[in-house]
Formats: sequence, structure tokens, C-alpha cells
Amino acid sequence: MEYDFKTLEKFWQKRWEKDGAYDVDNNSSNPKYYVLDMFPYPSGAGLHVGHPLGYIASDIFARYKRLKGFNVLHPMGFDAFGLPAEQYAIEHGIHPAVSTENNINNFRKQLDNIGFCYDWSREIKTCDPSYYKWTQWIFLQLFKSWYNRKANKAEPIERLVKIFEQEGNKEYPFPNAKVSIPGYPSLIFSNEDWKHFDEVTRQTILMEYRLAYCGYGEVNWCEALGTVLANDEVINGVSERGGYPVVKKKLRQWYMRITEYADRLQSDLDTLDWSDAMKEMQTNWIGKSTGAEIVFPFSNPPDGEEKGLRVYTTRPDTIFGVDFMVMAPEHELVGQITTSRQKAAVDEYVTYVKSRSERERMTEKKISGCFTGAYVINPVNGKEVPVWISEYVLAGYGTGAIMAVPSGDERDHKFAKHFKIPITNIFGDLYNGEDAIMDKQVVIQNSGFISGLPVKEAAEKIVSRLEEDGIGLRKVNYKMRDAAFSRQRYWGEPFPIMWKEGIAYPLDESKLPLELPHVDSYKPGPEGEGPLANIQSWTDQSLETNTMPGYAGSSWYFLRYMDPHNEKVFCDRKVSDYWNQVDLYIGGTEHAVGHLLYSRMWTKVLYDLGHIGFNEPFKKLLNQGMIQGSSRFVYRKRGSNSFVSLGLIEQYETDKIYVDVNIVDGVELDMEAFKKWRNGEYADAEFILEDGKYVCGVEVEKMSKSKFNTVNPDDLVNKFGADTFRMYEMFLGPVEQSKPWDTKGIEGVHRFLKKLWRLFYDEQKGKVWTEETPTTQEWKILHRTIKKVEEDIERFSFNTVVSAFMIAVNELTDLPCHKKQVLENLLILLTPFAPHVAEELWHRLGNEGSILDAAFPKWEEKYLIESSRNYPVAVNGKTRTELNISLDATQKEVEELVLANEIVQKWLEGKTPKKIIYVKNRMINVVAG
RNA sequence: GCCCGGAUGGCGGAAUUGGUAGACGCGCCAGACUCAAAAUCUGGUAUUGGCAACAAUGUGCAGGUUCGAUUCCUGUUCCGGGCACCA
Repeated sequence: MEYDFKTLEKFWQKRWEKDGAYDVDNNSSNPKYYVLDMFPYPSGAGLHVGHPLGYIASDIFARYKRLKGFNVLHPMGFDAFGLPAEQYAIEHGIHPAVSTENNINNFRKQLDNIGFCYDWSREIKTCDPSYYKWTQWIFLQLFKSWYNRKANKAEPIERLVKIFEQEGNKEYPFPNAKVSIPGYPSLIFSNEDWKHFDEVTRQTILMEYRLAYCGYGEVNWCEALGTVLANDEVINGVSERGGYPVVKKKLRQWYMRITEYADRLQSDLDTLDWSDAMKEMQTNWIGKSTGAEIVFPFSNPPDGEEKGLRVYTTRPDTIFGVDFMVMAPEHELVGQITTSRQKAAVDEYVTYVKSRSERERMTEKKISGCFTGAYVINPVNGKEVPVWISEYVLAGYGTGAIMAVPSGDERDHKFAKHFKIPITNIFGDLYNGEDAIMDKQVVIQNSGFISGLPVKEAAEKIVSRLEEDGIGLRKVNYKMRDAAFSRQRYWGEPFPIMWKEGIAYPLDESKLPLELPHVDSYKPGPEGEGPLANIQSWTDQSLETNTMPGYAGSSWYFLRYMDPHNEKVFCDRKVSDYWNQVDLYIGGTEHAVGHLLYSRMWTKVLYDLGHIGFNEPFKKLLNQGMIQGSSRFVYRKRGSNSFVSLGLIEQYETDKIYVDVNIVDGVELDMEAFKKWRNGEYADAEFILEDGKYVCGVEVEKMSKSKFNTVNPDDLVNKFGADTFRMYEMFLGPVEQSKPWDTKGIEGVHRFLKKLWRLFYDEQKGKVWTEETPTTQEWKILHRTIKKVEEDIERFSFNTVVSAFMIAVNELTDLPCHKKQVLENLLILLTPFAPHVAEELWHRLGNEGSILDAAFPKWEEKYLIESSRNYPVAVNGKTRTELNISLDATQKEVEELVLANEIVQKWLEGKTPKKIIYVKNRMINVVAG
């Protein structure tokens, strides 16, 4: 009777499905626990072994919590809108809805193979109208809300209208100071003004307060393709497809006013159980800084209102070291202040910068810039300094202009050196003319009335003075920008917005969902608009032609799982009150800032508006590492059909060619399979072997189809079973760590399960398990394992749990022990990892109900108590011997025992020990003279 | 460029709070069973020297703190992820 994983796994999967073993109820007397995976984008390539890593980890934890008596919500769905499906449609003419559906079915089948405990009755797909109805509904709530900075929360826009009617906006200024009201000179208006504004003006004003708003933003525009490109479709300023030039173009865009939440997104990080690295990344992204905004008056002020250059600096203390100013090339004043002599050079430079992506601009090491011909006056010392433009200053951050202090900032320093701008030293002897002084623990010198002060005090003093003089003010700044929330694409959620005379009006909520219309062509519309602009029936209704970005549906999906079939509301408040936050969220670090920040913001908005009762979505976050591919290479002798084994390639001139990792055993090529590979492309291959083998080259890189290094979990499940596959993925190493995939080791885990099986059944003898009473030693093995398994699962160290199982099974086999009382507890421990075999053996032991609902055993101290242990004994820090010493030995007794030891005496070489360090339960160290 | 990780035997990794570096598994070597192979089982396996006992070296690299460092500190190299329209 052997371990027939194929039959038993299929049997239990069917049985569990039939019994609804994974259905979860929204009512339970048990405490709740919510375990969530970051749902996948169903790509056409299907699942590879990297995907399930996090899913297996969460599945184990969910099953573990269930055994511990929790009501566990563990759902799965698909992030189904996105660019690749649309790209596939353009290339193959297959509608994204069709290819997406196929991909989802494929993913689902692959996931089912692995035996996850998802409650599939709660499955969601973001492209399903019954789902995106509520994405649109939430968008409308954002559109109809504003952020009340005094109450520090989102409120319905009607309340803002009431405020305007009563008192104008003097207490609630525009969130963005750069706006202007058409036909109105100021940014402050009274209640009387409001009454006299026409509808267009009123709506324009309200738009500047809405949490979802329309504005203008730059996109990557490719004239030749007639379309807007994503950043990763642009390489070195040209399109990835075709290599056509890409420039920036301003287009009407929707935005999320996430900046209003910057402070709360920052401070609420303290309430979350996330890794410090993750919190740090979010903190850096939010980029809160305190500094000052300072106005430097122009020597020759341009026409218009702006008579000075407004800069933001976090180092106002260095103002006496300003040697030049730098504006972003897009800065609106550039055209006005450029002198006629410099105009040609500035125009040329601005054109160059237009062709550069923001990424390229930040990455660029080469220094570039252009003098505008204009000068400003430093308000603190009257010094005249030149104004430059350069791509290293970004228009979107701060005021889009900086005061450059070469002696105090690395980039400014390089810029000054490059353009030979004289440098003022404000750090005395510290500054050597070669490196800028970025250290903040220094004293400022050569700086008028702040000379001799440390950085912090100098900054304080200078800002106070600037504020008194009305030329500067303290300012908190955020690096984070409002999130662009529209795409000029087809395959996304349509906006429930209708345009009338340039004003956006929300559709009535009863009209939702606004369904995505069918199109025959995915070509972009005129002027860079999305494909929806080509549909007459759509444009006839003046509907918005942009669609929502990929992160729209994923910003709230964790809420829909709680109440997936509700047609009246996105999620019933009672239900979300029960399930509350996601207790454990597992996913990759690549979502560190995007998805996780947007979800946090949406959660806060829904909380502010009273739709849910918690303001953070994910209590604990666990980041799974990436499984890298391990690529294999063969080496073809140039101009021939001969392939040279790795060890011999020095002797030939060869070309390195990718070979499918699946036809290589370790590093040894299966030559027959190679000949058949790629429809016999290499059927006539000849091999130059070493030791009768063809050895392949190996490289670790990203897993991808084009590198032939993807491994399909289906193949492994077929060959070894789901239980083996699950355990092997965990056995590879810590979940959080990235590591290369190597199929070779899977057999070790498979052997372990067979060995486990043999504790119950022998191939010849059949049943070997017994009802005998276990010995103390056998209990000890069990209880030590219970303790280890429980503690390691709690700290998400799944790889060490697997080895604990192996140790237990090895020890029980060695004894041997076949006793039911020990074995059935072991099976419960194993259930989260290998549910199929555990359930099978559980029933074979004569148990009735499902092991999925067994109670996790409790370990007892009494089985684990030791009276003595082997201590390592070191002399001067080097371990020299071992001594078995009673655990209750005193320092004095230990010293006597140790000094009596021959080996210790030998290493003391006659010296008297200075000190004997004895750490109970750890080690002993003898320090000699 | 900026931000965040990582680096330990031939390979994946273990060492949870500064306390025996290399658990567990793969691979490899030897042996048992077998006509043979597979499967299974037993033993060995960081490196160097030595028959061995044993000794020296050893956690990317260079320093430091400590009785004691894979673990803490400073510097540095290489690799991975992110940088706002891939998701």
C-alpha cells in the first residue's frame, strides 16, 4: 500500500468542493481572521512557480488559523483590467474581454491544482460590471467630496457649497495655490462673489476642491503611433515598439487628491505592523519635509504679477551661500525672464528637455543646463545671482525652482563646477573646494547675522527674519503628487462622467454601472484621446472618453470580498464591521508605494464618509520575495551545428543560446529532448561532450518566457503532487527572500512525504500503525515538534517548519514509532502544509470529521524539560571542548568542572584564568591572561 | 542618480535576544539489496594540512566595538526591487 498522491489528492479536492469545506460564513461565534493575497493580473503566460509562493504562505496561515479556531476569510479574485490584454487585442484582434476570460479560466485551473482553501463563491473580477459598478460608485463619492482641512477629513461637497454661500472661501483656501479663477483676479472670494459667479465658474472652483478632479498633465505622446505610451513603453526617448520619437504632451487628466491625505498616510504608518523597510519606502514617497518658501526679486522684473522667483528650500540656513538659481525648464516664468541674447539657447534646451522622460532626467549623471540671462537679488545680502534652467530641477516638486548653494549641496556643487560659477564658502575650513558639505551637524559661517550658529538654529533664525520681512514663510512640503487617475486606453473602467459645456457632471448613481461599450478597433482616438472617443454612441452622450487606471479596481477589492454579491451597496456596513481590517496581507514589494498607498487613501476616504469603520486596510503586511528564474545555456560553435559542453567552450568560438530549463536535469542537457525542442529546430545537432555529458551554463535572472526559464506548477503537481509542491515552495527558503527556482531539490520533499506515509503503511506489510501507548521519548518528539511548528508559523518561518517535520519523521522512523496517538497529532500539524495526505491518513486512522476542522494540539512543558545539556567550552573565545553540565549548576560549580577539564588545562598553557563566563543554557568561555 | 532590500559549503538554506557556524534538504562519494537498473536503506561530505587524534582558516570585501560578531558600528563592492501610465 503505497503513497498514491494522484488518486488521493483528486479525491479530497472533489470531496471538499462537494462539502463546501471552504465556504465562509459572515456570521460566526468564532473570532474572525482575514488573510488576503494580492490578487493576480491574469496574464496570457499563465501561472509560473513564482506566483504561488505568497499564495501558499497565506494558505498555510489561513488553514493554521482555522485549526486554531478562527473564522477565516481567505478569498481570491482577478485584477483583470490592464494594458497587456489591450496590447494583445491590438496585435491579435481578440477582444480583451475574451482573452481575459480565457486567462482567468486558465489561472483558476492552475490554482485549483495546488489545493488552496479559497472560498471561490466570493471570487471577484475587476472587469466584471457587477464589480466595477462599485468602483465607479466610489469614484463618484470621491468626486462629490472635498477635504476639510480644519476637520481633517473628507466631507460631501454640498457642505463646501454651504460654506461658500455663507462666508466665501477665506477660511478654506484652494488646496493648490497655483490655480486661478477665470475672470476673477484673486484666489479669495466672498459669499457675495460666490452668489454672482456663473455655473461654469462655480463648477471650476468646486473642481479645485474635489478629491477626484480633472486637470491637465503631461503624458508620453508618440506622434507616429498616435498614442500615449506608458513609461516602460518608452526607452531612451523613443517608443519601445518601432523606435519612434516620444515627446511630452499636456492632456486633460483625472487625478486623486491624495496629497490632502499625505499627513495622515504618514502618521498612520505607526499603527501598522509592516516592515520598517516598507514604512520607510512609503515615508520617502510621501516625502514630508519642512523648510521655507523664499522669494528672490528679479533684477529686471518681468511684466505681470510675479516680481520675484519663488523657491522652496529645506536648508534656509544656507541662504548666504546662494551662487545661482535653477528653474525647471517648464517653469512658467522661463519665457518671460529669458533675455533676447539667451533666447535661442534657452529654446533649444527646453526642446531637448521636452524629449526626456522624468525617469531619464533623474537618472542622468551628465550635467546640463542653460543660463537665462536673468538675475535675482538675494534678499538677505543684496547679492545679484544668475538664473539658470536645468533638467535636474523638476517642475512638479516644491515651486519648480531652487536656490543653489554649491558649497552645501552635491548636485549644485557639480553644476557650479561644470559651468564654472564661482562658489561661496559658508562652511569655513570644512569646505575644501572639492566636496559639498551635506552634513547637518555643522556651524554656518560667512553668513552675516547667522554666522556661528549650528544648522538648526540658523534655519530657525533666518526663517523668522524672512517671515518678518514678508519675503518668505515656513512651509511643509510633500514630494508626493496627486495621483494621475486616467488612461487614454480602452480596457479599464469607464468614468461615470458626462461633459456639458466644459463642465464634468456625475452620472446619477442609479445609472451605474456605466458599461464599457464593445469596440472593434482599439486604435486611439483623435488628439491622443482613448479608443472610446471613436465610438459615436459614446461621444454623442458626451461621456468621458478616458478610462480608469489599473489601480482603480485594486484600491478597494479587499472590501468587496466581504460581501461580494450585494447589489445594494459595495459592502454592507454590518459585514465590514465584522470582518474589519485585513489581518494578514501577503504580496510583493513591487507594490510598496503604488497600490498600497492608493488603497490606504481610498480606505480613509470611505472611513471619513462613514461607509466603513476603519481607516487602514491592511493591519499586517508580509512581503514575499521574488522567485527568480535559473536560465540554462548551450554553446553553439560559430557557423556550425555543433554544441560544445560548458567545460570546453574555451577551446572554441561559440555563441551562447538559451535552452529550455525544463529539458535540463540540473545542468545536464537531455540531448534527445533538445533535438525535439522547438519543433525540431535542432534535430541535427551534434554534441561535443565532457565525460559523456553535455553540461549547460547557468544564470539567475528574471523568470520569463523569452528566457525559457519558466517552470509551470502544473507539471510539478502532476509529477509529485500538490502536497509536495506546496511544501517544496516553502522549503526553498524564507518567504520574504528572493531566490532562484531549482526543481532539482523537490525530490527530497517528496521522499519526506513517502517516509511519512511509511510510518502508517508498509509496502509489504500494509498497515503498521498501532493503538499502543507512546513512551516519554515519543511524546517528547511530538511536543517539541508542536512547539516548533507553532512558533515558526507565527513568525512566518515556513521553511524551518518543513525541516522540523522532516526531523520528527526521521526520528520516529529511527525509533521506530507507529503509534496513533503521536501520529494523528502530527497529521494535524501537517494539515496547513500538506492538507491532502493529512486528510487521507486522518481518515485511515479511523477519524470521522474533516481534519480541516481538527483542533491544533497544545504542547506541554512537562515533556520538554531537560536536566542537563552539553555546553560548548571556549578558551579565549575559541571552542575547544564540550561538557555535560546540570542546568541548575551554580557559577562556582561550573568553574570547578571546567578547570578540572584536561583540554581546558591544555589550552590555558599554565596561565591562571582571568575570568570564566558562564551563560546558562548557552556557553562557557574561559578568559586566560 | 535617489530610495529599499540581499550576499553564509558544489547548490537552496539554518543559527529567533551578541554565545558550539553549516540544522534540514539537494548534489556528490562509498556501501547494502539487485543478474542489472530504478526505488529504498546505511555511512561520509565547509576548506587546507594530516593515516588519525588534531590544528589552522572560514558567513561578499576592509576596518572597529566585545571575553565572544553571520548577528552591532563605519566604510566599500556586487546583485535584486521601486522611482509616479506594467500590474
